[in-house]
Amino acid sequence: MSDARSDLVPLPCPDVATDAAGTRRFTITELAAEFDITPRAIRFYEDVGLLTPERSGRNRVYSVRDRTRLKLTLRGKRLGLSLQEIKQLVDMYDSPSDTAPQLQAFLKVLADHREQLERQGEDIDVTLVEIAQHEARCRTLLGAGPARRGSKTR
Amino acid sequence: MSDARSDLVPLPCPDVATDAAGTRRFTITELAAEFDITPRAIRFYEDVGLLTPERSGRNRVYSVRDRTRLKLTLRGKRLGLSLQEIKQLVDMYDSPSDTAPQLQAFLKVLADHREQLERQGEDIDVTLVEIAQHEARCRTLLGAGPARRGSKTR
DNA sequence: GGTTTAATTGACGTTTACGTCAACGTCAGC
DNA sequence: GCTGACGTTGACGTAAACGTCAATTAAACC
Repeated sequence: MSDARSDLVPLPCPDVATDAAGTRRFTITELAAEFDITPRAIRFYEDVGLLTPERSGRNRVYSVRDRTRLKLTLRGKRLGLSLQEIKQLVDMYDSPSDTAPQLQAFLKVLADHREQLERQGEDIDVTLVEIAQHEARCRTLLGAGPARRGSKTR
Repeated sequence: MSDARSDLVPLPCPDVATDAAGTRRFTITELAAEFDITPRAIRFYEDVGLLTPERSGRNRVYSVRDRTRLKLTLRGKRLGLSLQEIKQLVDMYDSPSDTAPQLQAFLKVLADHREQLERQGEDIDVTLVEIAQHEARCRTLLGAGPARRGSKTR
């Protein structure tokens, strides 16, 4: 598990999967291991329309684009979005709209999403403050508490 | 719907529900309206153990404490927590632990939670940057686009 | 005293996001 | 030629978080 925190596509070492043109490809278990999810989940994201891997015979072959969409999907999940919401966003992200109404609609979606994220940010800040308060209280109680063993006052 | 954004308990106007001692009480529909959720949801939170209203005969009567826990619950939901996670936190929040092991455990939970929130904050920041980029691109396209009507360049 | 109106308790249904088999294909290595 | 390891398609199961009835009850108004 490389933790998948970076944006870098794993470097093309000797025997790494690429297609004829040399573009990086991924198997389902590669992606599963990299992002610490199950192949089942990845196939499910395909059912939902979030991923559209090519096929090599029966087997799925994922491109860098698929990998990016998967990463966006997982980030969306961490933010509490539903897969449908994620799909709406991700689809707009990489299928460039061109007509004015399309662009207007996109802007609307982006604005809504931003508003939600900002509100969520506020929730986080408030909660972090509360947590800090609780932690301080705990430590006070522990300090004033019973015979403290090995207490490094620091 | 007062939107329930403030921490203030609605002021005790003439005919507002209080108990004998004058402490503020709420009905289920009051809370439902205030937080824009259904009574069904509120009862469900009770099933889960998040709320423990008193009873006036058959009817539920909610205290300020219940209202606070409900608000925390909804904030937790906005942050993508499960009701179980929320319960774990909220229970620790207002049932003061006293023994050292309890406090240690509490600190652990708080640390975990804080870590998650910080990571989530990072996700939000990254996403907000991306949204800003997409918005900029959209506006560029709209500006360079077709015969723009009533375009206030600003 | 009849009727809205708000609240209650079941009980079953629903959506989301997968988990968990089962049964089969397929290719590498021994 | 057989065995794993990895991959596939169904198909069914499940946990969470309510929604949606139905059947009562109880208080409140006229």
